[in-house]
Amino acid sequence: MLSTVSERKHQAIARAALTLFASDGYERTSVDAIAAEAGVSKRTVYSHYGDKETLFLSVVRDTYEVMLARIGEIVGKVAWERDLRSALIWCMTEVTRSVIRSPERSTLVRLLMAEAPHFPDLIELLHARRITPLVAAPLQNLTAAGRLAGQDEDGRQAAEHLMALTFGEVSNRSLMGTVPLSDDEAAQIVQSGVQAFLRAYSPAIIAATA
Amino acid sequence: MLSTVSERKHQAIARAALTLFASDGYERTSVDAIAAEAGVSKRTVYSHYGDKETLFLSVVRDTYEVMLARIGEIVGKVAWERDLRSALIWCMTEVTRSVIRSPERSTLVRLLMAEAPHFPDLIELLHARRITPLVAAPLQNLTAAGRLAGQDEDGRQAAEHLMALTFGEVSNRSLMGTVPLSDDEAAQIVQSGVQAFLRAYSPAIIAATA
DNA sequence: GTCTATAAAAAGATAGAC
DNA sequence: GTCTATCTTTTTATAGAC
Repeated sequence: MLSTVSERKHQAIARAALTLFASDGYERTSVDAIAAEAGVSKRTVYSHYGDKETLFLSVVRDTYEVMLARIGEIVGKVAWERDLRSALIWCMTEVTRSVIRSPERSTLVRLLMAEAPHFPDLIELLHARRITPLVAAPLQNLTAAGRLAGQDEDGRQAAEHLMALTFGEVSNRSLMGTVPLSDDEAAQIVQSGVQAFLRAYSPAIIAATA
Repeated sequence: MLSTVSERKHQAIARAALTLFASDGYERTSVDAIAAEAGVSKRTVYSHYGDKETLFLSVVRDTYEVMLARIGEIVGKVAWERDLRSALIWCMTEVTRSVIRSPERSTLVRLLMAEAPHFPDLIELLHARRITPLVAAPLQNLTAAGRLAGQDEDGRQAAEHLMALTFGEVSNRSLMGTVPLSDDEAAQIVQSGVQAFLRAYSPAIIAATA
């Protein structure tokens, strides 16, 4: 893989760009700096990606796809048939950790929010809301099995609320990845979020309050 | 108020800066543009605020204070003694609307997140987390009165979860204010968020699951 | 305090040789 | 494809007159 020199440089530029965009933002990152970080000349950057904007969109899109794949992978590995609380805590802990642990993915979220207004393509990317369905699918199954009480058929709302109470809270507390958050703190937030989610979406409770 | 010419210009510069920073971000906004928008010369901008960074921090801080005051005002007006569900929905609807309706305040949230890594002062501002206590105070009273079942003494966690389920969800759906959200959509999100919150924090439910 | 004019630096993009 | 050198524009900040 990546046999030719050109392919290696293409990759090196992408990696350098992601690192710099993530830590400094779009405007503060110069193509000069990217070229230096990648160990190539500036002209080579332009040869490969045309212009700065195209390069930016390319690396952001790729990183986003990797993040989606990672979340899908995690959700697929959860032992849903076992204890529900443990399953949810494990799942959301892994999801938040996979984002927090990777500086690029962590700041990607912030970068997406920050630059979306200036890049229509990014708005589209986020507007698709492809994360929610990944979490909604297993919740829908749990609802069908009577182990959860979703308010809608596709489990979207339950997924949104679960994400808000866990991932959203972790994002808030770390200021979208700006302030480092220890694994313990993140775990504590996820745990209490799942606890609240289970109280809100337990079938027994829904029945009692109906 | 604002009698002297200098004071009016000072204010005009601040307003122009907020508008431009909010729509274009820090780096994309030039001092030239701010001066033009304010109807003064560039030199006047520097006379009043020293440099671009100081101007930026000044307007962000001021807007943040206004937002905090507005939220405090709303929370203070809620008729907590009446129906809890209606009170929470009214309160959170007003809070989210007061942010959504004002383009400056709406994008301020995004701007804070985007620029915080580059301005230590902003990290401090956000790290203080002064919004949560405003919401936590009445929730604490409700818990003391037995009408709500908070998990901690100061009502902080309940407040965080309530905010996550309402304000956080609205922010997500509008991509931090990037995509316009109708009042109806926002109202629907707040309503289902409050509903979930009440299921999670109802005293009867806590007792049943304890 | 306020203006016009300008300095000084940085950044995006390209020319042309190899 | 890749490099060095350069063009052009923009931006922050300041000098100096009034």
